[in-house]
Formats: sequence, C-alpha cells, structure tokens
Amino acid sequence: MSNPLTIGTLAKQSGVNLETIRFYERSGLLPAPQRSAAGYRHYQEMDVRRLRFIRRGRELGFSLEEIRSLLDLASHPESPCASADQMVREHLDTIEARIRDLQNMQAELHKIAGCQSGHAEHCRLLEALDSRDCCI
Amino acid sequence: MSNPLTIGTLAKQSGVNLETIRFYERSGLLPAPQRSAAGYRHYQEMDVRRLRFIRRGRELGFSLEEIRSLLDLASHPESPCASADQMVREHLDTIEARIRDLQNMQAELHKIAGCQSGHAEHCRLLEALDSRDCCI
DNA sequence: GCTAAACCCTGTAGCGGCTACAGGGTCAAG
DNA sequence: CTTGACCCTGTAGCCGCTACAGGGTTTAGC
Repeated sequence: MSNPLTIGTLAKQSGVNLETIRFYERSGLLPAPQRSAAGYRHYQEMDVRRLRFIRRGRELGFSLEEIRSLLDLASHPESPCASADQMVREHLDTIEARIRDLQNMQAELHKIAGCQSGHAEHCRLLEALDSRDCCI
Repeated sequence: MSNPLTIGTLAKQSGVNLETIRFYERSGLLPAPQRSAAGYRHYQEMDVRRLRFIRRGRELGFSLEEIRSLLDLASHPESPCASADQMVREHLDTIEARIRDLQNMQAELHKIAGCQSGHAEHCRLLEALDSRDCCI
C-alpha cells in the first residue's frame, strides 16, 4: 500500500494549508492520525479524500459545522439524505439573501461613485454618509 | 442647547448597539466623550451624526479602517475627495467579485439540490463533495 | 426614606475560520 | 557535520462585534 503521508505532502495533495490541517484536527473535523516515533503525523489516502471533501464544502460556502454534519452523513451510506438536501436548500437561501444584500450595496455605491466635486466639502460619498435624512 | 445624551439614548438615536459604541470608542472610531461625576459617558449631537455615518458606511460594506479614512476626509472639507472616490471604486470591485463568487456557489448548489435518492449512499450532494475528480 | 428596576461602568472572553509566529526538535543531502 | 527543509506545540492575532460577570448609580413609585 501507499506509504503514509507527512502533513506537508497531505497539504499539497489536498490543497488545504498545512496550518489549517492542524486546525481541523483540533476542531475535530479530521481524526488525529498515527504518529511516527518522533511524533510526526502520518496520514493515509482517506485523509486526502476527507480533506478534499472539506475543501469543496468550504468552496460552496458551508460552515465547518455543516461540513461536520455532511461528513457524518457521508460515513453512514444507509442513512437518509433528506437532511443533506435540506441543508443545501437552506444554504441556497442564505446565499441568495447575501447576493441581494451585495447587489443593494452595489446599487448604492454606483450612485455615489464618480464624484467630480474635487473637494471633500461637496463629495457625493461623504454627503451620502453624512446626511441626516436616511436617503441612502 | 440639548442636554448631553447617555450611551443608551445615543444607541437608540443612532441605531448602533450600546456595546458596539463602547467598542468603537476603544477602537478610536468615536472620540472618548466627557464623563459625569459618576463616570457616565455624556454625548453630544455630533456623536449621533458620527455614529450614523459609521453605521451607513458599515451598511455599504466598508471596513472600520475604511470608515476611519472617510471620517478623516469628511472632517477636512478642503481636502481632495479623489481618494474617497478611489475607495468607493475599489470597494465596488470587491463587492462585484463577491457577488460573482456567490453566484458560482449558487449555480453549483442548484445542480446538487433536490436529491431524490433517499439514502446517503447515492446522494448527489455527498457524491459531488466526495468525487475524486474535481468536477464540481 | 426605602426599595426595586433600570441604567451605567470596567474588564475579559467568545464567536468563525483561519493565519502567523516563537522556540524548539528531526531528517536528508552534500 | 553542517545546512536547510521539514516537523512539533502552544499561543496570539485578525475582524466586528457580542455577551457575560461583578460591580456602582439613578430614577420611579410607595
């Protein structure tokens, strides 16, 4: 079988930062691996898979808590996946809300960008922030 | 003139949480106000304006550092506002990048939502996360 | 005058998700 | 035998708050 991997190799193969790997271990997301005589961590192929799973979850915006649940689900192939689907849907809602928020910001910023006044006294941005009435 | 405001009143009038106001003071965003004999903070109208400025900046997604610069600019009416405009534009770029990121997530999530398999074994989400090839 | 509730104070710790040290030990190449 | 690359633990920092604990003060009602 494949030789055990050091943490540096695991980091490269999984695309997850070395310090982040240790952080995941501390957080209980990645099981504590075996150690060499000198105390070095020795990983297996399944750790690469697990870390990639985590990384993809993060790329999709799932929290570590959510990823923990998904890992749990994935390790019980006979368990129902309705709750995973539920998580995806809730997560989609959150993301869509965040997109709307950002789009609102974007619209407001477009209104105040490109100020030509030259001086802070009549700067559109500063006026927008400073105005007493909540027009912005 | 208006009586000095206590921190609770300031919180209500500015829409900024009371603990957040103290936090802003510690961070140097809000000047330390005068104190009563008993040590209570006493604020003026201009503090309400300043806090609203900060709050609107936050609502537009500016960092506290950026808001600090904007407050600086706003307090020097003769200074050029080009750098404020520059900040707005950079901020817009950041926001637009974030929107694109979220939209990518959204698309990926749509692909894997609505799994009907019933069991984790063939759950689309879990497979998407777990797949060796980086299809997702 | 007294009590209870509502307010205020300081200081510290926690959240999430890392990242960045300091101050060591170990291992492989030349 | 030295150099450099790697590994270890533990702790502190980032951002922008929020939430206490453990006190002091003020105000309203009786």
